[in-house]
Amino acid sequence: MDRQQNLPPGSVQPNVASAFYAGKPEIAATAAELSHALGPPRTAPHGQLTPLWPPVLWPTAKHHMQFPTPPPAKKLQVRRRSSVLPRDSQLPVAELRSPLVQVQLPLQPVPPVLKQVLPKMEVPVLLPMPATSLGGIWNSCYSWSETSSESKYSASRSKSCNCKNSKCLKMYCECFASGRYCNDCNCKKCSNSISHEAARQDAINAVMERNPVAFMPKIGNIPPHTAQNREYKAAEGPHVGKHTKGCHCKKSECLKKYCECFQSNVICAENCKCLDCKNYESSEDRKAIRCITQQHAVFVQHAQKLPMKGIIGPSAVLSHATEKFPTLSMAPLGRDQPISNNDCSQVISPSLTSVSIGGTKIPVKLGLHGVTYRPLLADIIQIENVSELCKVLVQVSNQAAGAFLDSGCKENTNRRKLDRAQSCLSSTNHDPEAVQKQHDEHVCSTENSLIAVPVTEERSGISSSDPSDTWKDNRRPVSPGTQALMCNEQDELFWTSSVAAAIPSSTKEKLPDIYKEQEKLILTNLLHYLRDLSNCGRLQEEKLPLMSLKCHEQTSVGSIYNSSITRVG
DNA sequence: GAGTTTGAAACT
DNA sequence: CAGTTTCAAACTC
Repeated sequence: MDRQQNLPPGSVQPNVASAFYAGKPEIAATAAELSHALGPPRTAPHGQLTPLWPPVLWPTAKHHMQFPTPPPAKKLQVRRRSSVLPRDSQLPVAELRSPLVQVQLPLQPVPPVLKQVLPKMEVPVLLPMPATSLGGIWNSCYSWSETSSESKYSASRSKSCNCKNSKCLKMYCECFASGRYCNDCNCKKCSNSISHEAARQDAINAVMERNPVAFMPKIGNIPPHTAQNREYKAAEGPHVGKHTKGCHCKKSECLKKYCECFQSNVICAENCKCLDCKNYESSEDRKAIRCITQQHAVFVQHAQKLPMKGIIGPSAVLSHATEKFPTLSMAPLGRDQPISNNDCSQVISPSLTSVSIGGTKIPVKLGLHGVTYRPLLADIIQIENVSELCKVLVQVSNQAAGAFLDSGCKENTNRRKLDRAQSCLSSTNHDPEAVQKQHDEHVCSTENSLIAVPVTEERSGISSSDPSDTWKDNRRPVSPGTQALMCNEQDELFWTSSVAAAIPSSTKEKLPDIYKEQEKLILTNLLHYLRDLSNCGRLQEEKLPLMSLKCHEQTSVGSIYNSSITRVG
C-alpha cells in the first residue's frame, strides 16, 4: 500500500509547500519570501479553503522539511503613471467575492462593440484523477496559481490550450503554467501529460531554476488586517490582491485581457510598469468594462444552467422565478455576495441605459427586472456546518478504527480521538489561550493513543502558536479553518519511525485495514451528506421561494448533520 | 477561421 | 539588466 493510502482520514491536504521544496532550500527560501509577501491563505466565505501552494508533491518528500529563514524582501520598484490617481488609499484588498455573485441579469444580447471585453463561455471541467501520483491528485483538483476569485489561472482552469511549439512544457502554456496536465486541449506535440511525466518534471525544474517563484500565485492578497483593507471594505472598493510581478502593458491601457492584472481582476499597483494605465480603482473605463463583463457572466451562467439540469447551479431560477416572485432576488445580499465591487449602478441602470467606454456612449439593454443572484445554498451552508461535517466524519473514522481494536483499547482511543477532533474544530475560535489549552490537553491525551502522534519539537512549535500568527517557523500561514482540517495531516507529517516502532506489531498489522475501513465509511457518509445537500438545493430551486423556508427548516445542514449522526450511530 | 496585436516568457 | 525573439492568447475582420 502506498503512502497516500496510509494517510489518516482527513489528511487531504498534505503540507505540499514543505514537501515540494524538500531538498531545495534555496528555492524554498525565495518561495517563502514571496509567499510571505502574498499574505495569508484565504478562507472563502463558507469556509472552503484555497489550496496551499505549490501543488507538486515530490514522492520522496521529507515531511519535516522547514523553510530556511527567508531573506529580507526586496523592495518593489515604484513607477507611478501620470494618468493614475494616487493609490495609496485605494489598494485592492482581500474581500473574497463569490464568482457566482453577479448583478442584473442581462437577457438581451450583448452589444457587439463590447465583445472584446466579454469573457468566453467557460464550462468547468473536472479533470480525471491520475491513478497514482500524489502530485497528479493535486493537479486534478487545483491549479497551483489559483488565488483570486477571478484569476487568470483559476478562470483558465477549465480551458484548453492550443500550444504548437512549446510542447506545453513552458510557461507559455496556460495548462502547464497553472499546474494542470493538458486535458482535452488542442495542443500539438504535447508533453504535459502523465505519460511524459519525466519530461514534465524536467521542465518544471528548469522553470523553477530560472524563477523559483514561477509557479507561485500571480495574484497575491493583501492581508485582511491591513488598514488599506479596512478602507477598502468601507468603500466597497474593487479588487482582491495585486499582481506580484506587475504588468508591463503598453498599448492595451490595461483594460484588455492581454493585461494580466485586468485579466485577474485586480487593479494595477506600484509594481506595474504599464503605460497609459486605466486599470485603476476610480477609472470609469474600467468600471464600465467590468460591469459589462459581470453582466455577461451572469448571462453565461444562465445559459450554462439550462442544459445542466440537476446540478445545483447558480441562476436558472432567475429568469422565471423572479417573474413569479419579484422580491425573490431583491433580498439583501449576504456578506459573501457583494452586489458589485465596481458600483455598476453608477454606470449601468437597471433598464435600458448606456455605458461609457472611452468616451463613447454605448447603449445596453438589460432585462426588465433588475435581478441579483443569490446561490441556492447560500442560506443553508454555513461555516459551522462544515465543522459539523468534520465532526461527523471524525466520528465515523473513530467508529471504523474502533471496530478493529481490542475492546480495551477501543474505547480509550475513540474518546481521545474525538477529543482531539473537537479540539481541532474548536481551534477556529481564534482564542490563543483556548487553543493553547486544547493543544496542551491534546498533547497529554494522545501520548499513548494508537492514532495519536507524539509531539515532536516541530509539532509543538506549530500547534502552540497563535492561529493568526502562523508565520512562525517560516511556514506559510494557516488559517484556523485550515488548521482544523490539517490536524490529522500534521499527525501524519510528523509521524516518525520511532513512533511506528512503539506500536505493537499486532496492531500495526491492522493499520491498513483500519485505514481502509475509515476511508470507506467516511466516503460513504460524505456521499450521503452531499446527496442530502444536493436534494436540499434542488428542492430550494424548484420550490422557491415558499419552499425555501421549509427547506431551510427541514433540510438544513443541521438536519443533514443529524441524519449523519444517526447513520454513525 | 485567418490574420493581427499584444505582452509574457524565453533567450541572447 | 536590457534588448530581442518566441510564443500563445486575445482580439479584429
